[in-house]
Amino acid sequence: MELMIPLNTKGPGPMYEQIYRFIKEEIRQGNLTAGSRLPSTRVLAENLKVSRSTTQMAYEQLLSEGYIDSEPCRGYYVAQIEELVEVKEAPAGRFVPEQEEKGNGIDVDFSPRGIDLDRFPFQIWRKISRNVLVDDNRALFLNGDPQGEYALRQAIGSYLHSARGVRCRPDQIIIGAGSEYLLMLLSLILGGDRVIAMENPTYKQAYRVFRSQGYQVRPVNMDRSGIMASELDGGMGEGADTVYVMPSHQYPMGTVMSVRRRQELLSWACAKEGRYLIEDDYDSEFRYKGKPIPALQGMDQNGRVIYIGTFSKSIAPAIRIGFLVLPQELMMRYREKAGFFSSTVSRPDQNILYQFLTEGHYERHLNRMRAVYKGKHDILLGGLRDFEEAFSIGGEYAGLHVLLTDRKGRYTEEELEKAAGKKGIRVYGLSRYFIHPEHNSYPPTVLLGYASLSAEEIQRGLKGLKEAWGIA
Amino acid sequence: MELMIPLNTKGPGPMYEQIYRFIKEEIRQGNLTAGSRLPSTRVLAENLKVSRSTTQMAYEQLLSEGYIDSEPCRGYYVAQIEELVEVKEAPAGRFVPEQEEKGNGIDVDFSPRGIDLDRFPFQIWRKISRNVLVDDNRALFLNGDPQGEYALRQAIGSYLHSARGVRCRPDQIIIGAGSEYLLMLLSLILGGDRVIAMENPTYKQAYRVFRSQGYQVRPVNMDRSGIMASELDGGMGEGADTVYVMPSHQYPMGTVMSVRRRQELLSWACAKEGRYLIEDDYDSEFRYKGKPIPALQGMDQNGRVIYIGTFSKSIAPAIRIGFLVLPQELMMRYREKAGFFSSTVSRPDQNILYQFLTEGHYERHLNRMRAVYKGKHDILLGGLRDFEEAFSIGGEYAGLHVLLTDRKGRYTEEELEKAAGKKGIRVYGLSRYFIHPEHNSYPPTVLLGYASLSAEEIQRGLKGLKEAWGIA
DNA sequence: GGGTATTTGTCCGTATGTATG
DNA sequence: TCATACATACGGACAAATACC
Repeated sequence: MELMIPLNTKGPGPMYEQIYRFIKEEIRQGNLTAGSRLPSTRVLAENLKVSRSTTQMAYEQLLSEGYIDSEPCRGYYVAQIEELVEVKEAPAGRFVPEQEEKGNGIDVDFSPRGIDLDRFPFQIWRKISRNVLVDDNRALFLNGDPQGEYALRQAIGSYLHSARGVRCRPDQIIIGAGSEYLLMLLSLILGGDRVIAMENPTYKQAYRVFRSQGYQVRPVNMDRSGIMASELDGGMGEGADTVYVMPSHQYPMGTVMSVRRRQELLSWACAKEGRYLIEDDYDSEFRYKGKPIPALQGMDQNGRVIYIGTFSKSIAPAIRIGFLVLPQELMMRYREKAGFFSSTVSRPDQNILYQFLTEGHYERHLNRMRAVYKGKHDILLGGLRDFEEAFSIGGEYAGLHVLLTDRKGRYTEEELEKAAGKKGIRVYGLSRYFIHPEHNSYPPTVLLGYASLSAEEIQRGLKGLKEAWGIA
Repeated sequence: MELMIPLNTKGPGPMYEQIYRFIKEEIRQGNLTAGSRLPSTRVLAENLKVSRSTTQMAYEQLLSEGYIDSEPCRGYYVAQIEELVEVKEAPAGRFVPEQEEKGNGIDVDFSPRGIDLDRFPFQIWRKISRNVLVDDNRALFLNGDPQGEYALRQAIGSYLHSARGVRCRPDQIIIGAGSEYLLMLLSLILGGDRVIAMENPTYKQAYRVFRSQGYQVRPVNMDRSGIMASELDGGMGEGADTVYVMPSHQYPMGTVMSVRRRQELLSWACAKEGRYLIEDDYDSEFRYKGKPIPALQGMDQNGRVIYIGTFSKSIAPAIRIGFLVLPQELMMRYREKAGFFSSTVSRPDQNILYQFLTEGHYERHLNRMRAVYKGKHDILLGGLRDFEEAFSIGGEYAGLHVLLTDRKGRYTEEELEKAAGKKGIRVYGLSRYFIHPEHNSYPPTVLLGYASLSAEEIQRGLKGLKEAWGIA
């Protein structure tokens, strides 16, 4: 494939943009068909007598707009724009997990819980896992530290420090099998009959855990800056002694809690003995706009913040590894009340993760995924421009989903879901995230998760939604 | 390395200077160690949402002051600044688990919790684990069934049926990370303010879990046939509605519960609504004498028995996989109260175990280990013949430890432990397994576990004990 | 068929031009 | 004129996939 691209050093726009425009048109007009390979950046640069980074910038632009796909070490390929539904073949042979297929004629599922596993570094994971199991390290199969392997806690601690501004020593960290288990454990540690204030709507699994542990829960309203801290004294949250929040990207609202609100929360927590803030940082890795705000835990000077995180979003939900960072004060309570619990994460798994972290694979993977999700995010947001007259868009600054709110109230939430469903598109009504769905006073709103979808699927989904909701 | 730098557009000084100051401090305080790589200018710029030249200016400043070195095409690295800060040594080479060595001059440790890993089929485990991870089975990294993979539950169910006489369908099985977690989950399911009768002495971890969940615990005495079922009505166990027992090999007493006693328990359970028996079958795989007695669960016609088992003894404690078998009646309660909990066992791990079971490796391994433990058991029992005049032997029909009781009361338990300790031998006094150690009315008794010891170690240990306790 | 050379996307530091006070 | 911030363009180093011997 030799491309004849007219380049003008002083032409309209910079060189990389000329290249980008040219190729984009070629694809749109069908001169470059889906699946065909573009010249490599080097070859093209050579032909055009420009630097490689020039061609590269052009390709990156095309990539982020979904016109082409990149396959590392192989080449760039023209993407399948507008294309019929490809049949997803079942994972054959080995163990076949069930209920994996999309049922009910759903073609595009905008699930806010999905993640993209296409770029998961299976190779590396496999290699590490093999290495961990070699040199028959017997100790690896004996009982380990109940808090989790010390070295792993060290690695997590240093990551949290640099990436999230969390300040802790490894012995404040407790490794456990997933956030639900960790919240359960935390309930044991906090003990007693706590009254927990939660954002409303919120992450329902957390709500269920607290309820199952006999805690009272007070739903507290949110505004654009996050939870209404004022309601903790003399409002909906009256009487609460603990607050569960997701400051970096609230689920499901997508709100990023303002710095001011964070400080209000912290001073609330310090005002009375025994108050705690639980910071669930499930989603902090992905951000698209605005400056990063360090974790609440890092702003806290008085040991009132309990930090909880997992690798479910950033690596994979199935690896089931999360961690709790307890303030020093609670460590004694932990040792007393739950220190005897054996770790819930297998030791070989902890070691695999340890290697993954310390050898820099995690960082590389995060960088890659950030780029991937940014790309999908941009495609989605781009496509949603057509919706803007009828719908307002929310939560788009971070995370892996956005919210669409019916501006004119033409449809109810249920109608939005149903109409989409008839076109084979699945969207998720906001009501289901309310502690008491009947108290949902928001205008009709649905969630659109895009992490697990390809660029084509996103575009196909948006097209379906347009038809479903009658958008020109 | 991703850095969380608090940036303020209107803050003190220009942005590049804020970045420069922050990194300088991180280096000075040793949070960034010499030789570690800084994020590239591109990545940092992306994270902080500033232009690349801004980060570059910060780096140039650091460079000119000697805090960092630049390596073209590779990155910026923290320079070796004045050795004021102690060098945090990176965990070198492989991951080395700590505190693995036996401390305190202990030569032979008769730990009743040990197992023999020398024969663990590392090769096979590694091979399976590699196979599970190949053909990049993406589904394996997505969320799985909260109860655990169906196929694994099938395999466990069929093993339990044939080996233990347990009758259940796969959907009554819940996979979880270790017995402590499962007991915690079970407490959630049973709910309320239960009163639990436990054998005394008992498995203390279980006791702690029940206590931590707010249950009342009633210690019930045992005789040679097991727990005194009669005491459940009008004795120590009065008022209990749940009984936790280890019929196949009680820990720590080693008692095998008689069939008659089992039937008494079952009829107690049936006598009143809401009563349950929890059968912990942690140890059932190893038996040296007498006919195998099927699990309580198998004798139960009325769905009163909750069965709990793990692979900690039979495979390895660190793999952290156990299971709960619930009676049909409780499954509804499970779904309602805890059905939303994600599984605590990673999906790849579940699949590895699945292969291990269904390909017959587990059975082969069990057979091998039975022979191995039988051998050690016989060596120990043989050596203990010399002790018979002074000590009576108990619990030797099953499991991986035996009990030695001082016939003549020449020593207290503590003296036995200490005298042994002086010879470099570690034995475990019975008192520590009592819910209230001061209520221990048994004659001085110690536990001798032999699973993790070699034949030579056992013999060396026995020789030491003879000297320590003055046995001819 | 197993080692080696080549190709390729991706990462990187660097250099220079431009806009705005 | 200078400090700050941003945009464009350059070419080297690297690991993984592929092609070749």
